[in-house]
Amino acid sequence: MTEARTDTREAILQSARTSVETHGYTALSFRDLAADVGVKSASVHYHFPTKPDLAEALVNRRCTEQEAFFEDLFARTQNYEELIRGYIAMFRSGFDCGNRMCVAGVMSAEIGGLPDPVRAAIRRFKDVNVAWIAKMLRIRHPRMADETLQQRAFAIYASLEGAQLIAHGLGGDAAAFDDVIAGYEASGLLSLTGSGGRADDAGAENRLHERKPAIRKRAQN
Amino acid sequence: MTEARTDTREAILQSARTSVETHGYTALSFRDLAADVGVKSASVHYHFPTKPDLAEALVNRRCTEQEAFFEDLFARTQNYEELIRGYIAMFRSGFDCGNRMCVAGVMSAEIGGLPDPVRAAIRRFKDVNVAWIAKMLRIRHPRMADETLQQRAFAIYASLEGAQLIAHGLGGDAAAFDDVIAGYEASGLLSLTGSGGRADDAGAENRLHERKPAIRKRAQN
DNA sequence: ACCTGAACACCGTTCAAGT
DNA sequence: ACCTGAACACCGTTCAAGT
Repeated sequence: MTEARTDTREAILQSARTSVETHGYTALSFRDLAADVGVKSASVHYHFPTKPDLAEALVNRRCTEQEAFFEDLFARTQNYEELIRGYIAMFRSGFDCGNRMCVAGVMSAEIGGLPDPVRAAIRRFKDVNVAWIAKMLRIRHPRMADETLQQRAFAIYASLEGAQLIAHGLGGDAAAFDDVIAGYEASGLLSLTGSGGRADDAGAENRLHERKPAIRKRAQN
Repeated sequence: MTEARTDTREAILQSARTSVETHGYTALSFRDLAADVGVKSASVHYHFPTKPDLAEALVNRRCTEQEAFFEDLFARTQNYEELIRGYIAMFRSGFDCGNRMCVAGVMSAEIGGLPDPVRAAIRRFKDVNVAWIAKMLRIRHPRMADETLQQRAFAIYASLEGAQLIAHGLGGDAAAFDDVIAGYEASGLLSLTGSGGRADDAGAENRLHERKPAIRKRAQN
């Protein structure tokens, strides 16, 4: 398909993504980016006229990837616990490769310096995630009111971004992330224990098909 | 007490705080900061030799303020619901004055470019918050195991930072923040509904002393 | 003790010029 | 279509010099 012609553009996007996930958007340098890709900084401006243009492309690309991730996940299983654990694992994966964070999360913190198109992309990323979380939750709560389900999905999205943000700020502390997730699970937020607060479902499928190993605790000291 | 002599240093800290809360740490400019305060940028370096030194001072000052906030809050009431709602209101308050965000949250996202002293300050801010949330939770759950209580407190802290981050990224969408909080509450995460998951307390004080008005819903469209 | 101007190597951005 | 060197006004930082 679209293979060779946009080599440089592709390399820029990949290098920029890693950099933003690791050091943030504002800290990203067009000159360093260009050096990493093997061109001059003016060439980066050829592909992305301004820095916000690059930011927008990064978030929009993440939206597409995220859709694909969800489709793959749902193709593998329709078991709620497996779905939600797979989703959580994606938020955790950045800690295994250099303490990276979701680009939409990073840019949310730096939103003050970003123009409308980037804000729209961040909103779209949120919408994509909430819609698919709701799709998961529907499996667990077949009769829950749609408004309640959407609200719960939004809450789960925000809580996972928060767990990632805090663990990222603690230097990529995956054990802290796991600890927060365990707290969410125990409270019922993730609808994993069958004790999910006001959830007005039938409570018919509280037994889990299989149990994953317990979430790892903090390193003993 | 310490009044007049450190005027400039005080003004720098205040201006920097607003700027970081609004635009992020990396976007903060020593020259703009100096202009706002009425000195030259070299003078800012006299008070804070490097930018990370300023960042560290900002977070450490927030820790002190946060301690004072909690002490005031506990001095006003020992009612759990009032305490937790007062705490949540603090996370929400930034949306009423220019979409500001917690400095520790902002810098968590930008942690990749920050040295150890700042990381330590961010960790301290987390510790302060979790300790005081645990103190609140102890009122609601008198017999909960301490480890479980700490985990729940950590989860609440991360979830509130997440709610703030996402609403910040949506352009200071206070209604979105309220929506997420309502989702947390309904799930039991905030221990406000008496249906808090595996919480192994006696369930003796589930009745609330008073009910606050319902959390506002999203603007109708 | 506190501030400053000038210099340094950086930054995003622009543009005329190359192939 | 894609890249470049040079220039512009910025940036954090340093330092000798002022009061």
